[in-house]
Amino acid sequence: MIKENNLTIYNSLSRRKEIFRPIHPERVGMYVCGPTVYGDGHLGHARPAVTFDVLFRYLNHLGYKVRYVRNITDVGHLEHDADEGEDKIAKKARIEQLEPMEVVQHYLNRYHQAMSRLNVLPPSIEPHASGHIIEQIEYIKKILESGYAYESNGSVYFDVPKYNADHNYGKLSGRNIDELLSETRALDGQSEKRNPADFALWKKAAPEHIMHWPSPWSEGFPGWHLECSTMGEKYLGEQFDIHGGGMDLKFPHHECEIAQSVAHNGHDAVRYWMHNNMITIGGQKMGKSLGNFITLDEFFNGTHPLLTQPYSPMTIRFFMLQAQYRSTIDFSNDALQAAEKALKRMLEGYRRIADLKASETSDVSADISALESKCYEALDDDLNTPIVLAHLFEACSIVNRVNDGHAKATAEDIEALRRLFDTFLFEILGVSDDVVEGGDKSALKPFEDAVDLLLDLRAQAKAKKDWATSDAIRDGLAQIGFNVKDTKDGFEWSLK
RNA sequence: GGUUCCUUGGCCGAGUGGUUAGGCACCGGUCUGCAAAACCGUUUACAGCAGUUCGAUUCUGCUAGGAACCUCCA
Repeated sequence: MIKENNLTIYNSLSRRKEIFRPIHPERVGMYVCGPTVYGDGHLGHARPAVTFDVLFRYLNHLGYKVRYVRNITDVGHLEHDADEGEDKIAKKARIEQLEPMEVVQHYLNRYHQAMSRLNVLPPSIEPHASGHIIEQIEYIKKILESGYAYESNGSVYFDVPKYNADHNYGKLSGRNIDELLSETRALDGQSEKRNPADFALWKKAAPEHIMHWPSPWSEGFPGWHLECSTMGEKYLGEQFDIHGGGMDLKFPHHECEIAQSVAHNGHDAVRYWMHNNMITIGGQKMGKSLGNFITLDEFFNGTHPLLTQPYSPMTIRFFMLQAQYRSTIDFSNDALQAAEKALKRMLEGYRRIADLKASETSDVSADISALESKCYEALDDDLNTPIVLAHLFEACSIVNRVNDGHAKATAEDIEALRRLFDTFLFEILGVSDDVVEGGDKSALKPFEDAVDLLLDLRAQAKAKKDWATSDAIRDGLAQIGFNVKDTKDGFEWSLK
């Protein structure tokens, strides 16, 4: 059963919010451009992962059966220029004296690890471009048959001017291709391309290339844009619901995908195009080419010079959820520290639900049920996660008021509060309460007991009003790296 | 240069033609031997100019500043 919903999605193609209705009433097909695995994932990679993870989770929550495909680009993605550069994977492999697939596996493993720490669910299918060479060759053949591609010196190019005469090349990115086609006439006669705007479907491999496959045209490799069209169609069909990715992929990547699909099938493949905005640093896009990126591991460890401290994966996730996915987020330590504290406050509020005492009467039940529908409204409004969080903070405030005896809540209210957090914070927004990560904790038990023992001694000293001893223990522990706080019933401690 | 978009209080970040976003920080208070933590409460706003309007932060135009894409990028 699909939950009744009014989910609207901002469609980059129409440039407006549209009500979401999938092609098949109970199923959703969704494709998101994944990473090119030739380096460690950075903050920019986390944005689409988290954004579409929330969408994936919400669609599942609504009862849709979702097939979520996120590809791995491990071939065909060139440096500098789409047609003349060097394959990114192959270049990295040569530098590091590794097999290309060894490079891919290495960074893929690290990517998966980072995603898992961010509590990003694995997609339903994670296809590799290199595993779909045959499909891509077949795809090219059909485009050649349709007349929108040509072979040149062992390579195959997409004929953009011809395609544009029949269809609209540029409708997604909103650029006028006519100008581009006439203005940028090729100056050098060397090019294999008939027009500079044409893009490669298949590239003949230069002798030094180490990644290449046989094809009817040459020993070579597929163009970058092709894998998404091919694998999207293979796993989701000629037409599917959602295609996501970073805004920087709109042109040329997604524009080329549209052209390929239309040339291949005669119609568009994608119903809703979604694009997450960029993460900036000092107002500028964080990216590989600018060299101003901070990797996810650096965030988790606090090892980058720009970071004043490490940030937990959940802090990073929360930081992103505090902004709507179509706006840029500017990185700063201040913003991350604020997010860290906000997350802590939220989780404290949730934990406190367990301490609430139920009353016979209630003066919050109306507020709580209103919050639930408001959270749905916010999600339905193109995934407005900051609003969802604002409502959940209101829920925290209710919890605290009840806890302080300023308001009364029934057992049902308390259950409803718990459900609110369980559903929206944990299930849909994918925040995790599990702050302690990995490792075997049993070895730490004796040390934990030792700290407890010291604090028991301190409690005894306090009972005797022996403040000198009490403070000596607390200050000593503080110096070693523990936070000690006194509570109503005793004490709590944590590592700084 | 072309295309698209942005400019909200000390910081981050929603939103709306007239009614409290939310978080962080600050300040005041409660609690505490002190401190920390926690909780409660309060303050600060819509880049500038002009127009439409009974009324604009919200619509229109101009100016200034900034960004993304136009080459690989999430």
